[in-house]
Amino acid sequence: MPELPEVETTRRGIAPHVEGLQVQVVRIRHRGLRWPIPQGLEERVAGQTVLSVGRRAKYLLLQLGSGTLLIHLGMSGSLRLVDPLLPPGRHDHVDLVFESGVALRFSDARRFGAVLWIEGDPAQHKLLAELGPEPLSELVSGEYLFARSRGRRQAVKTFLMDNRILVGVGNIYANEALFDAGIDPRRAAGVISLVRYERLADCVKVVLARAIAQGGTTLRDFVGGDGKPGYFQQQLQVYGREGQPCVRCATPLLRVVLGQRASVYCPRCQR
DNA sequence: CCCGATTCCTGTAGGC
DNA sequence: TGCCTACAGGAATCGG
Repeated sequence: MPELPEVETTRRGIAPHVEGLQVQVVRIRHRGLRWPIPQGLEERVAGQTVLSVGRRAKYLLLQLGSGTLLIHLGMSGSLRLVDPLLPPGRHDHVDLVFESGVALRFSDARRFGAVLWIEGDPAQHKLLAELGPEPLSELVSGEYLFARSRGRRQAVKTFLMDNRILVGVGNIYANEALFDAGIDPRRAAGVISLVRYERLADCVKVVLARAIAQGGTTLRDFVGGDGKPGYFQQQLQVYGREGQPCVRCATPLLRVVLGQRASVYCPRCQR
């Protein structure tokens, strides 16, 4: 599923092919995503030039002349460059057809994604206004996480996945970063020391940067289409490995549910 | 304010 | 082989 590295990989993949180009036609075949695609979006977008392709958290932001097209890939979404004549599949909900004769095609089987039109400053939009800092920015540090976690009794893993604290850490990378940092995902966020948060902040950055460098966990499917883990999967140390031996000490990995999410950890290495 | 539970959807994996 | 069910998961929103 697309996490931040996959979204960033998508951004880098499409930007050179659409920036500076005019959208000729917008074709919408299914408006029922997480929120309905707004009526009239076709008319607002057609004829405009893509000034830039940006990203905030897991949201892609196509900056156009008079507004911003916000795209979220949800869990099963993808954006691919295709020949507009290629017959759309069942889950190919939106095409942006460019003057260059290429189409940007949005597909999303589970329809947890979103395509919205924003006028004015996107940072003020309801979906973006309350978001915490980007994980790879210097704003996210051990000191920051330590300060924000004081007084909180929730598990450190759910704290780490809270978009108001920091963005871009989904379930896969939360599990991996906590393993790398040697922290038990069930521990109360508010009682973890500054030193351990320094380590955790480092591990979050390293694991995300590595995944981005490798084109995300789902690179293969970013091109091919469906959302199974790709290259980075071979390097996952705990995610999806319940019952298998810890790569460090061979103790069988345990699974617990935190915040309705599967959490896998090593009971010996993570305290 | 804090935090866990619920909800959307459908492809896939596992059980029989 | 094929049917059936449980599960996965981002994040807004609800409920306590």
